[in-house]
Amino acid sequence: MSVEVGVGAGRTADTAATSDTAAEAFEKEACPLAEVLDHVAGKWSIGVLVAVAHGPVRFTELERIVEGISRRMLTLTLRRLERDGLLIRTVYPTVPPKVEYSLTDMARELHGTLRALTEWAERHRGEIAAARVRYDAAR
Amino acid sequence: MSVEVGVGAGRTADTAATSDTAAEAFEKEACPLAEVLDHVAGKWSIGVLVAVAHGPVRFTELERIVEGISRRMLTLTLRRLERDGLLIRTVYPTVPPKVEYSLTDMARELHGTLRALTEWAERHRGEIAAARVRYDAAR
DNA sequence: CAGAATCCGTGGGGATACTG
DNA sequence: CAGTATCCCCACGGATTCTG
Repeated sequence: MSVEVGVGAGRTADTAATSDTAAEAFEKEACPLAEVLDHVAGKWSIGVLVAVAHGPVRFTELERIVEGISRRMLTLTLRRLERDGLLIRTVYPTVPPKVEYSLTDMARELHGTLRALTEWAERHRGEIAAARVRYDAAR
Repeated sequence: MSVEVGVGAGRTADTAATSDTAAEAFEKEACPLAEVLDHVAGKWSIGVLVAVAHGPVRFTELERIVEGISRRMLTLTLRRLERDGLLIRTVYPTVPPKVEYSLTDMARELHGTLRALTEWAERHRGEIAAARVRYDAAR
């Protein structure tokens, strides 16, 4: 996804003119947000995160739970989340191999925070759908 | 972005076996979350949303505030947010034309919810960076 | 079982020129 | 000023095959 909100190469004083509050808010709020999304966005991250949230899950389980995901994308998503310190990968040196994924504390916290978004979505699901119909009807 | 978390075409009873709690949580939580992200994700949406949050902003202002955005993407992002009922577009029939964007109540609520994410990001920024360094160093 | 490697298409997004 | 319209590219992601 990327979400490079662009911290801006420091506007020179003479170009800064209108709506400074909006610009300041943008720089203060948008960037950290972009960071979160850069870790969490990407078509599958959320799905994997939520699926892993309830205790250790194995690779193949995830492949089944997160429906529609390809083997490749599951691997990539897991690697990325692990790299960002959101997932713990535990390998059991058995044969056949067994690998379990679980959330770090940091990720569990994030998972809680995301719940607020879920609730927002559920509260406004209808309103959004209605807005779309209205918008589409108007052309 | 898409985030099609895949509600799944209803697993047949015989295929459902392992880790049902994770699977159930996935279906209950991931999907609404995917919906939010489908409206809010997409490299520029958050930036625009935050920039618009502080009162009516004009098109050109946004083009300057949201640094790096192209004229094309700004338009597309605005249209999408408007369609989802998150933005209000007000046209003043003057010459030259003047168009102002502002958040709907629903979007303002969302903006508040996103603040929790911002805080999470700021709290764990260092931790994430450290995790990355550690991960990259380990190969 | 849990991946790594390879090939390939699709569309998201950048740059630019034009217009009411 | 506030957009459309057009061209083009490449990175994301799907399908498939191979392996420790």
